[in-house]
Amino acid sequence: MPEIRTRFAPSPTGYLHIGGARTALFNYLYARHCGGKFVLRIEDTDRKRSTPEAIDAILRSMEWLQLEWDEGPFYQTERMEVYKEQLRALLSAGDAYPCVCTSETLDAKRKAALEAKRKPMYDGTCRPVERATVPLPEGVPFTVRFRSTESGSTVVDDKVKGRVEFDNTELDDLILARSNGSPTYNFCVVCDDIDMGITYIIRGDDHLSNTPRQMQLYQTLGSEPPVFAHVPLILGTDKKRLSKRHGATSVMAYRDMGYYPEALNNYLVRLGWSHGDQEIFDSRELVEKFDIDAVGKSSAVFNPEKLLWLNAHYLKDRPLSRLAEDVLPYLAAKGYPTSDDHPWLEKMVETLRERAKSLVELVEMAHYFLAETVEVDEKAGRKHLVPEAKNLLQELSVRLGNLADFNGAGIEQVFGDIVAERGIKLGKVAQPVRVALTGSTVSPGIYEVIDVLGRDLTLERLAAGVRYIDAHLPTPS
RNA sequence: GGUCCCAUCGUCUAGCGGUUAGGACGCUGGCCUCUCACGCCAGAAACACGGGUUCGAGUCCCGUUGGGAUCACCA
Repeated sequence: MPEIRTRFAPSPTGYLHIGGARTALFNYLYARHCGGKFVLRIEDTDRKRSTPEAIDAILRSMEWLQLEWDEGPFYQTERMEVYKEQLRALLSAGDAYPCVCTSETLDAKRKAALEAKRKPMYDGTCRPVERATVPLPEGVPFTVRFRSTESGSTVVDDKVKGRVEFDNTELDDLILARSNGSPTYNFCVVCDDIDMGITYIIRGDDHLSNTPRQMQLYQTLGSEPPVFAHVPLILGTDKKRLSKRHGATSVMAYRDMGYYPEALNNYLVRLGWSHGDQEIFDSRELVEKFDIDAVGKSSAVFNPEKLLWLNAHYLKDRPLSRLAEDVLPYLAAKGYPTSDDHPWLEKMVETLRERAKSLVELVEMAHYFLAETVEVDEKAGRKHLVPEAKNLLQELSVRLGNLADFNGAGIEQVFGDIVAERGIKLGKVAQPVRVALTGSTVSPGIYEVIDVLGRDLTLERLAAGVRYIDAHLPTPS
């Protein structure tokens, strides 16, 4: 059994999007699963649309997702000689021929065909009747076309779609080289996949219709075609192919929104693939369990909610010290001074992790731990920072001030005493304190909040709470 | 329009001729509780339609409908 070699071959015309990431993931996982190799190739033959920024973004996205490639990145623009060489061979064998039709006349014909509700196809104007070597035209621009088989059919034995048969009359003569001499996609991929020994091509099913032509190219280039696996596209809620108007689609955007690569991978792999009822897969398990056989045939709608849920799972699962590290860049992005008090950071992050579904959300929640002062939410203040609470806050302030060991247990003890002495419910004191300390009625457990805040800040904010009460006395009616 | 692909809860899916059609996200209710969240329990929610084949069809075949992809000197 020959080694399995897969590849991911994006064209650098933009950032790496969710769909591309899943294709890359599948290729990566399948190669690893089989103990094979995963190669990365950048398809940059379209110089007008390819940018170095896009290449950089794609590479960084792949790294962030931990989709490690074994070979490459190879750049098609650096392999022009290879294509030229093959092209010459094809031309001299009569398997390709020059075409002097201009893009204007081609466009016109295509438009006319579409209007007449016919399938637009190249009409073979320049195609020699017999397979023969044609001298290259001089003084006029020309493209080079592949002389495809005109009869019979081409069968794609697809690993996910099954047997798909194409009538060869449906296939027109595709352009291998543009009039400026540069080779086109369908030609380059085949040359490259042959050269790089790719045995297994996993790609979006929008490529399925290209496949028969590519198979013919393999044949005339004297190579055995690889195995094809065309995976269904990812759709937006409107069942249309996922695009920017459906929201964030770039991998980097998810990183910036505070998602974990593990979460994104886990989500993406389950879009079209399943392993019984299992939802959560760590990276080792993915390699072990992923298989093309279990990839479904129908397209899947992208569901951000489920991705968020997975992210929350990985957030909760993260070792605390790692989580504290993870949060640092997001803290910086928010403009908070990056504290080097790691134990404190861990403590803070621990109180928030169960409540946040992303790192960004966590950092947003942390505002009352990080900001100098706290702004009391009006509604919360009106409800809880009332005259009856004033004495409670003051009493608590005194006792916390006198507390010998300022820690969770000690704090809890103080609250317990007050509640017992006054015969009131914990909520009666916890809520006003919560509002005074965080500005809102929603926060982690009040003992934890106090512990994280520390004695000084706590007392300061309790005093501010008292002032708030004084300043907002109900107007006597 | 031609060609090709697809069709189980709103969404992701399990199912591979005999199941009370299972799980997950989301949603609803409850429990827990200092608020929120987590967690736990419960609930509503699906085989697109019509023909066959078969003792028996979500599962196999055909058709209809609906969705999608593709038909570039883009990849």
